Amino acid sequence: MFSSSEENYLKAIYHVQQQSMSWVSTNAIAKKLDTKASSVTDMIQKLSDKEVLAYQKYKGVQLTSEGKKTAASIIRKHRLWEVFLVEKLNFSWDEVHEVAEQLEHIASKKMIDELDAFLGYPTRDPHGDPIPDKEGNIKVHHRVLLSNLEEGQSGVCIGVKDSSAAFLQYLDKHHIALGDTITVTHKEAFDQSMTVQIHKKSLQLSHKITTNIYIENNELI
Amino acid sequence: MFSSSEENYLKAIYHVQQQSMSWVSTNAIAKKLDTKASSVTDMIQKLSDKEVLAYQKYKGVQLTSEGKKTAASIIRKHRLWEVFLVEKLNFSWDEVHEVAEQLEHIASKKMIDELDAFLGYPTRDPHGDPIPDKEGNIKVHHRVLLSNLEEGQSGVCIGVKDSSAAFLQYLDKHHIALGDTITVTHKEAFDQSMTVQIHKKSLQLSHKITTNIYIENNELI
DNA sequence: TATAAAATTTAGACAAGTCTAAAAATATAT
DNA sequence: ATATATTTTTAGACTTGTCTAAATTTTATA
Repeated sequence: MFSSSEENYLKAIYHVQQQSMSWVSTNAIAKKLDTKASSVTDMIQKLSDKEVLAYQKYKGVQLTSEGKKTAASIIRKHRLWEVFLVEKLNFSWDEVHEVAEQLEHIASKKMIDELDAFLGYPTRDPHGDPIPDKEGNIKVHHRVLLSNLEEGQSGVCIGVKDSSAAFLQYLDKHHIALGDTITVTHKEAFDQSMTVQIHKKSLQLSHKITTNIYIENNELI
Repeated sequence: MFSSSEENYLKAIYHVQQQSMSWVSTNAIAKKLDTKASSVTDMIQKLSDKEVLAYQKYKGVQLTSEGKKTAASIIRKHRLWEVFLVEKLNFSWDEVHEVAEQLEHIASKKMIDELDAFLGYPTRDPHGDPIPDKEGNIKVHHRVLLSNLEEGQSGVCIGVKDSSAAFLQYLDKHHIALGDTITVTHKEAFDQSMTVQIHKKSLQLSHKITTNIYIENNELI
């Protein structure tokens, strides 16, 4: 149906489109995929012929609903494999990406549906990102940055904004994991650092850290 | 290291070499991979440059020890994934091949070693074929065709020669599975059909069937 | 608004892997 | 042993996906 290359383009365009919500430029895609603009032009013309995206010369592209569905199914596969690697094969969350990049291109509907069931129909990957369902729908969860919580408020850690290995390792070292409940006990106005309660222990977090942790806080809806 | 295409050639050559035990011809490889002889020539010249096989014009090829090791590692991956699909994702043994062909090319040493552990270090795939170890060694099991057993002899069903979907479905229908103990109660000299005891039930098997089932019979060593 | 800068597209090239058709080498048969 | 058949290799072409360099369009600036 689609080559690995085509799938990577669709995925990249999907991610860029999430943020901008309008036309995606050739350069933005080139940057995301670390490739040349001319290569991008070639590929988007091909994908336009296949009707997974709308292309206007010099303006950019937009995924069609068919394109969005395809991209979501690739992201679904990527994130389900990440869960598998972490939960069953003892990978840490900073090791999974590279392998999941390969696994996401394996074509077998049965395998993915069975994998989904085998993992207990997870809704988030190890970084806290939501896993699209079979139809490509992503359940949008209400999430805020930890830095936005006020003193006394609490919530569950559901994801990270910066998923670099360095940051993930920082979290591991301080025993902060997805699913943990965090309560803000003090907010320092001067440097915006926070004192939080986690696992019944008190912890000091800088502003740099608290702006990289997503919290699901239903009280804030 | 190696492209998917190169890996497929190495695997095919490995399998052909098993049977002939000498030089593998261009045509034999082309047949195995369902490709043209000219394509094979191109590829084996490339693989010869990479020193995974020895090539003599118009004579054929032989894997070097490096080539054998690489081929064994691909086969190891293929068979471990087959076990995973059958044991964890509810695939039947006639459905696994196509997907395993894709999965075998995923590159991650850690993933394969962890998968091996996760599956409990299996020694055979769902078709009964042995799984090479990390170093590429295959434990050679003593096996004979069911048709070679004499009246009164028995053994454990460990594999099949013809692993076509049709044959595997035949076995399923008659509740013959790997690991089952089979005892020969009668051998008909005229058509070489057999009466066998399996699961305490008697079954009539044609010569065509009994020449496709491998038996591990330690008494025959 | 004319011009410079930036973004985008086109044109042409290249590598990997495959194919067809023709040439060369080897094997077989009379 | 010589002609024929088969196998293998070579030569040239094609596809996919990439690139560089040049041309074109759009955007920003003075």
